[in-house]
Amino acid sequence: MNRDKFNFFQSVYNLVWQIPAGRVTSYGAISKCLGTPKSSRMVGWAMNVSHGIPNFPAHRVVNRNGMLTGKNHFETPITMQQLLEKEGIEVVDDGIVDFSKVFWDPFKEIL
DNA sequence: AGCTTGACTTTGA
DNA sequence: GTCAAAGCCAAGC
Repeated sequence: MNRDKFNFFQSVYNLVWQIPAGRVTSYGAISKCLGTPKSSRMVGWAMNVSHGIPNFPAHRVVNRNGMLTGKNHFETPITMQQLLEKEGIEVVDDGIVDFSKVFWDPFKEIL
């Protein structure tokens, strides 16, 4: 069993699951929380695989700019925005309004 | 087996 | 402040 090292993806999922509704986080924050700030891209890969997970709040994960970069990977390029707006997050021009306010810091929860 | 791409971030100019 | 390039790990071909 390759349980020697925790699966990166598994860690990402575990973290994303802890994101409360109405809040968002960035790929870098997640990877940094996992101890690999340079593997921010892998977080994106994890999201891609997360498509097999039902009710996965992938829309709560955006880039460090607060821009919905992964919206194109959703069922429709507007699904992500609609989901965010549904949770009370305002999105304009594929960007989250008051990103700093809705930003959810994983360290704050895990610590 | 090896090379390319990818939902990012950081640093340099 | 904006633009360009490098780094990173993993999956796909």
